[in-house]
Formats: sequence, C-alpha cells, structure tokens
Amino acid sequence: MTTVLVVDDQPLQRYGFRMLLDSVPETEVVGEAAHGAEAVRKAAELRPDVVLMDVRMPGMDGIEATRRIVAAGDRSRVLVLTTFDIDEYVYAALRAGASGFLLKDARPEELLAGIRAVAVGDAVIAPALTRRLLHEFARLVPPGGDGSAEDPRLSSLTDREREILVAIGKGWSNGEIAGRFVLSESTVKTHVGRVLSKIGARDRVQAVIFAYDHGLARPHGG
Amino acid sequence: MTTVLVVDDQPLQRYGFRMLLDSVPETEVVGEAAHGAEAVRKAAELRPDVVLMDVRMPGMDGIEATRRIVAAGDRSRVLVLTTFDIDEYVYAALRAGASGFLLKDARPEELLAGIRAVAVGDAVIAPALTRRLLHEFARLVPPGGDGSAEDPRLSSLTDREREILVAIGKGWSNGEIAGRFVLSESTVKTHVGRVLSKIGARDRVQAVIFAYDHGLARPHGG
DNA sequence: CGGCGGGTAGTACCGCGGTACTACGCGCCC
DNA sequence: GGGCGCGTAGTACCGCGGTACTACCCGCCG
Repeated sequence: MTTVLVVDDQPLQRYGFRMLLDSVPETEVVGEAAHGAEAVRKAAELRPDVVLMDVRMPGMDGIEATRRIVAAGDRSRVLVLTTFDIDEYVYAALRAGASGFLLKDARPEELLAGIRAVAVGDAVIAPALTRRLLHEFARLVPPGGDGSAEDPRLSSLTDREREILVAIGKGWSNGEIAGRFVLSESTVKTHVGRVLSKIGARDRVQAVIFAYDHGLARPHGG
Repeated sequence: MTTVLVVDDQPLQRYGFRMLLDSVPETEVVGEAAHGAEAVRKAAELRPDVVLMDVRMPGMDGIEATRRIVAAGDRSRVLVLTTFDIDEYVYAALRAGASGFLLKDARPEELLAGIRAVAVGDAVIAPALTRRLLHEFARLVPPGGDGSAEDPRLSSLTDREREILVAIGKGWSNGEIAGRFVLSESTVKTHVGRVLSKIGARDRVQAVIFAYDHGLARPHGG
C-alpha cells in the first residue's frame, strides 16, 4: 500500500486525484494540502510515501515545497505535476529533488505507473519532457571518451599546446603559466600564439570560451 | 502503423522482438540486423520509424551504429536496449542521439509504450535509469534562477554590469561591446572595471571563467 | 646525411585592456 | 534641497598580451 499526499490549490483537482488513487487497491490518499506551506507541514506529519505536488500555487509554490520536503529527509518522494511543460519548472523541480515530473494531461494509468515507480525509488519523466531533457543532458555531459569525432581544431593541437590551452582556461597569465610549467615567458607566448591561431581565436579570452565549449575547462561551481 | 528495424546479434532475441511487435496491430517489424554495420545499411534502405538497437554486438556496437543512423538524418528514431544498465552505455547512447534507453527486462507493454513514444518524437528512459540520470542532471545543471541562493558576487552586479559580463563571456572586446551597446569605449571600460572588482576577477579572462561557472555564459557546442 | 615537427627561447613592436581619477545627468528618497 | 546609486563619459598612464621574425636543440624518418 502506497500512501499519498495530494497537493493542489484547486479542490476539484484534489478530488479528482483522490477518486483516482482510492479507486485502486495499491494507493491510498492519506491527506491533502492546498498550498506549499501546508504541504510541508502535512508531509512531516503524515510521512506519505509519495507527495503528488502541483507546481503553480498561491503562496509557497510547489518547487520550494519540494525542496523543503526533500530536505527534511523523511523519505517522502515528490512527484511534481503541472499543466504546462515550462522548461524552467522541470529543471527547478529536479534540482529541488523531485523524483518525477508528469504533465496533468497524463492518462490515469500513466499517473498510477508514475506513483508506483516513484514509491519504489525509481524516477519518472513525462515522455514529452524526456526528449528535451535528454537533449539538454547530452549538451551538458562532457564530451570525450564516447567515440564522437573531436573538433579538428582541437585535434590539431600538440600535447603541449593542449596543456597551454587548459592553463589559459584556468585564467592564468602568461607569466603564471611560465612559472608553473617552468618555461620562459617567451616560450609561453610562442605556444599561446600557436594555440590561438590553430583554434581560430583572436585572443586568450576567446580561447577560454573555446576551452569551455570543448570540455577542456570545466565549471568548478560556486 | 509504426515500422521497426530490430538490431541484435542474437537470432533468438530478434525472434522474440518480432513476435511481440507483430502481435499488435500498431507496429510492424520491417527488417532485422545482426550487427552495427548491417543496422546502418538497413536503416538507410528501409527507413524505419524506429530502430530497436542492442548495445553489445560484435563489430560495430550499438552506440556507433546509433550515431551514424542519427547522423544520416533519415528521421529514424533509435531506441537503445541493453541487459545491463551500465552508466557509460546510457550516457554514450544519449550523446549518440538515441531517443530512448530501456532495459531488456522491461515488460512487453513497457517496450511497446516506449516504441509508441519514440515513434511520435518523444523520448523514454527506463525508470530505474531515470533516477540516476536525474541525479546526474541535477549535478550538471548550473545553479541560478531556480531559487537556490545566488552567488553574492553575482547579485551585487547591476543589470547593466550583468549585461557587460555576459558580453565579456561572449568574447567581445571593449570596442565591440561599445559598438553593440551603443556606448563609448570609456563607458564600457568603466563598467568592465566595476564588474572585475565586484566579482573579484583580475582581468576579463577570469571574468569569462566566472561567467561560465555561474551559468551566465553557456557552451554553444561544436 | 638532410629534412621536419615539436619544444624552447629571444628581441622588438604596438595596441588593447585595466586602473585611477574626475565629471555630469537622472531618478529616487529622506 | 541634498545625497545617493546608476549609467554615462573623458583623460592619462602603463603593462600585459599578441604578433612577427629568428634561432637552436632534439628525435624521427626517408
């Protein structure tokens, strides 16, 4: 038996969910909440297996409520529902720790399957959203090692030049690079010049951008 | 009617898929391939709506075959199947352009639902994999704009300064920024100087790095 | 042997970038 | 009114960065 907390500011919507979930033996609605604050409170009190969370609500929205419920660490999984598949909602919800994201136009069996999956620790994403999520994901995953053809400009760099480019990507000045690599600044300048010419960059600023775009430099966040 | 090309090195496995897919009216297996090279060839020849692709195969593997089929641009969608949910497979497959990734232990209706979704342009991920994918995704998605506390250095920037920082992140020179923003170069220098001082960067190179690390500049790939 | 790619190093030149400082118009608020 | 934040603009200065060109050493290969 999977216990569910239904969060939505529209009573009729909550009623619909309750009818659906209580109509099957495996799920049971143990509570309802009309806004984020109430959701957080009831989640802590009722400790449901799954929280069915609407995004758009007056006061505290579903994203913030999700963040707090997940942060509370009561093992409740949050399945976010929304009418609109706005990208920001999806990313924000996932970052907030949601275990799933479905559209309200999902068929009943899809919703039930989603709740089942979430309840056992899996995650679900509406197929229509998955496509964009994957596209975004592929863009974010660092290239390399997966066999995809490397940019010819990158391949044209010698090992040394690649090191120099990485160093540029760290924000080091020519003098700093010379120091760390135990080289003369003249040599560094020679390398830098060759790197810029090979990758088609006008100056080291564009080289940094190139390095980031090609995975030679990685965000260190914060 | 959805046409499907089944790719697997094991004849018995192909037989199973064909039986399943031909047992329902909405899908039809129009061809089979035993390895990557054959898959690429037959995909170009038969132009199926969906390619059901095994990962592990002798010779050209499913990933490389996926890459080539997608690159061919024949509008065939690739649904990758594997027995093992090795992370690298998933990421590599998605980067290769696969529209979906399912485990072979999926229930028949799940597989059919997956093919349906892929055929109409959506994407599917096995729930068990989705969880890890989301976790990874949340890690990769840059902070900012989603409610999480923003870096105080970033918040201290005025709107104008933020625009300037973005422009720096594009690799523009002061002169170019002045031209595009219709400003004098002096003004740009003033802004740049303030930006550098506020974010604690020594020069515009480090500003670019800051911009990337904080999601103000985004890779444009390639 | 000679040639070539790669790494190292130097000199000379110039311009963009960054800093310091001043200045003014504007909207806002006490 | 006076102050303040913000955006705008200017002048002056200097140094790092980028370019052009030359040069030498090393390992490899035809």
